[in-house]
Amino acid sequence: MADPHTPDSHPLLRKLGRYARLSAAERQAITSLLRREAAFPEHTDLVRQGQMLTKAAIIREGWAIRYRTLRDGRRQIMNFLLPGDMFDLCAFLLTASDHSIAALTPCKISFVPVSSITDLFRRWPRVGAALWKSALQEEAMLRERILSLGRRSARERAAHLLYELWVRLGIVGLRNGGDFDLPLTQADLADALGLTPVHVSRTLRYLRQQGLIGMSNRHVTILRPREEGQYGEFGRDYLHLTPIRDPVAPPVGHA
Amino acid sequence: MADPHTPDSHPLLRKLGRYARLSAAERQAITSLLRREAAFPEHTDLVRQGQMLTKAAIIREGWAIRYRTLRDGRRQIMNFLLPGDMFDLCAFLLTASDHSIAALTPCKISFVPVSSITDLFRRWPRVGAALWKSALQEEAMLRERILSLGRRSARERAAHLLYELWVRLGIVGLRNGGDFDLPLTQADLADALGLTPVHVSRTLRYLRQQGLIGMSNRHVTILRPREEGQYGEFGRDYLHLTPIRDPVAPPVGHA
DNA sequence: CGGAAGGTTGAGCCCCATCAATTATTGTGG
DNA sequence: CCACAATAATTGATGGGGCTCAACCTTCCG
Repeated sequence: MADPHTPDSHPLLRKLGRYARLSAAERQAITSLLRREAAFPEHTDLVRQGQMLTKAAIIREGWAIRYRTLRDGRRQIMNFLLPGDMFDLCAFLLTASDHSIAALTPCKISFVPVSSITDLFRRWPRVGAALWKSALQEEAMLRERILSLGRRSARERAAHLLYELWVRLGIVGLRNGGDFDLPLTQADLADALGLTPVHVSRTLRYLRQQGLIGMSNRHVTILRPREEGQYGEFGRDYLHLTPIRDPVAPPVGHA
Repeated sequence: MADPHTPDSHPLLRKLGRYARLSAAERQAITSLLRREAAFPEHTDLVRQGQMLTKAAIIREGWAIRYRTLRDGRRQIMNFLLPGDMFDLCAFLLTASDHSIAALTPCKISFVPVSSITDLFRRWPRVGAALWKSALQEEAMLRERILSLGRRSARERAAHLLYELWVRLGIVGLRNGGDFDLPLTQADLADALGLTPVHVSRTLRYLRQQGLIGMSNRHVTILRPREEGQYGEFGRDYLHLTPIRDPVAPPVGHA
């Protein structure tokens, strides 16, 4: 279980702290969302396409994916969900999910009733702004993936994705210099990159030979962290890592 | 200029009307956003990547695109913006745009200051919910495009896109039975589908030969509108066309 | 009517898919 | 700790979907 009394223990606090310097009260408000935590084994479906959404969720530990499949089994991973990421934030609209979410590794996840979210937005507008900013970031990541799949080569795509994961893991303190753990099979990577597992293997070999990455045993090293551009023209703008500039607050309503 | 006094004249009203039966007062509140309208010639950049966002925008007439380019000129269109669509709704976060927006055809667009948006959310929560739902829809369209680019063949992708545009145009009353106008060159389509213009030509020929679409002179006919699945396994769930179920309202805050 | 832009068609090639076999790696029970 | 099976990763050979280059045709518009 999470320990909500240890400040900064939760990756969500790290992430939101990047967007706004949070007061103790604001941090406490966020922490109060993190009470009910549940553990899921790997390869569990957390949300199925078509299911009605009733709660938002926050990941403390483990990797999950958003994905969709076609009838013949082709699968596409839209996004990786890392510790500190939320999903189903828009459960307040009472819609059905248009995609599925699955735990790739064992996960620890807090579920938050919709009312707690809307309360948070109303009472803590600066926190709300930070949450909207992270939603904005996620949408931008979807657009970046569209650019990758449509216009980048397999090698560019792979390099770009690994670099992006390295940056995102850094935000929540889950990397070590250029190194991070990547708990994915090459089949998973293939489904994210729009490739076959065989070609992923060859592509990673190429990146290793180029001296861009080191990779073995589900452990990755970004060998030239200063040379963003070498990784498929990576540019970090789309991750929106800069602080919120202003006391303007975001939309949160209630019934 | 728009005539804000003619109810239902604006495609935004049609679109939001699908999500919630709007009262006269609510319709009036929406209409009040539509005052300041400007016209732009085709191929105008409306927003450039990196630019600070200061206003939200609503399209009444014309087609626009969200796109990004790589340094060597490769371009990817992330999304088409049709009459009734909004963009830069999250200008309230005072962020820089991570992509560009351009008018493909001559466009008529209303610009809305951030404060009007946050006011609207506070005073008209049902309208706010409808706006969030349409934002949700746009995010779902991005995910669907990721699935297309990653896992659908060129033929499936093209069929799926044309069918999607047909559905979306229907929502705002811009189609006529199975027919609609498509003011795009095949180079534009190529940049949306992640293909080359040459291959788009061949792909469309194939779809014509299969009897799925008719196409000439920038005019498209969906020949088997009842057979959604034939169009790249199109499934309309992701467009979230169902009404909002509940008086629960969405997030909108203010300073 | 002439030029420009867009669309079509053909030939050849390349990136990535497919199929298949081999080699790690991981996990499990004796 | 080893034997063994299952899963994952790698490599090779071959094929195909989509790209490239180039020519030709069609449409549009001044």
